[in-house]
Amino acid sequence: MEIELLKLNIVPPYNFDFALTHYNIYPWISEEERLIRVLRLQNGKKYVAEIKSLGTVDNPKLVIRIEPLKNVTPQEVKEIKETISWCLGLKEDYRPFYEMCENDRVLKTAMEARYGSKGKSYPTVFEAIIGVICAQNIQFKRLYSMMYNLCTNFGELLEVNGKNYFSFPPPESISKASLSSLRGCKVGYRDKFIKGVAGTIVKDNINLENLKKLSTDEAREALLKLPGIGLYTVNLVLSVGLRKKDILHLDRFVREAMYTFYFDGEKVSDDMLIEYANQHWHGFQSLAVDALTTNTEIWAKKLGVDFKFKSGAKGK
DNA sequence: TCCCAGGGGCCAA
DNA sequence: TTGGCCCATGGG
Repeated sequence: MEIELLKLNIVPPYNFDFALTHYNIYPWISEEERLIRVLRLQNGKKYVAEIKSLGTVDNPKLVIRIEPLKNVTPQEVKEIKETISWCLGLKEDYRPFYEMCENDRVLKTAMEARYGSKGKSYPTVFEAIIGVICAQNIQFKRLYSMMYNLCTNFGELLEVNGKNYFSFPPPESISKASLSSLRGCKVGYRDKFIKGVAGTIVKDNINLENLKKLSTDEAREALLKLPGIGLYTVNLVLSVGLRKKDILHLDRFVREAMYTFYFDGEKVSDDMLIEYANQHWHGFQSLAVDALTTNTEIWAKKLGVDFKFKSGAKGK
């Protein structure tokens, strides 16, 4: 079955090629010009969705193919469409952000090579939380292997056309897993955070998706109660899990980028970084930070800067 | 071998 | 409130 998403449902510009080549953290897979992943619907059914582009950046058109084909209901089709749209940010209007970049030489340079790209979000808040916890205190490329290991060990297997695909494991599976088996996924000391979050959700019967309806501050307050979620994690979850834009997460990479490009290399306080972002990128802080931390070492050269950190946007 | 990485929790002062 | 330490694991 093919589901079409036309310009009507995609706010241009939309750069699908960027999505194909950046931040493909498992269960996202990029293969032969197609973006693939398992989606687990609210009714528990699982589908493999394959997305390909038949359009252009300015006149986008995407086609989603789903498997298996048996007994697909219209309601399921609707949910798949909405989930993909959410993950790829298809309805997000980035034009005001691009306008803002016109006045910022650094952001302008950073966005030039990725015109029309929109940040990829996790389909569920739970997956976002685990993803960001895995990203703590490592170099980003390790995140890709941690997430792959979690899916292949605890996700649900779906076989389509002789190929194996794994879903992202639901909280129930992770909460039942032993700490040692989680550690077998090479997540290190994060094992107890991962199990702790999953366990809390199951025990207290929390529906994390409801957080999407809350304000940034309300959602932040709720997320901070979960184990292993501190300031960095909560802000990054708000931005990649809930698509909040008025959010700044500070980590070593963001700090280094801001020192380098906006403070002449001087290590200033976090308060100054936050103030700078609020003043200059108001309402688009998370998009600015995404631009600053993606392929940084590449576009920095155009500004005559040899940036020492390597962006993990392209994975392994 | 040693050091540190896109943090968080904990425990002294 | 703040600072220092530890926590796994992989790569330079």
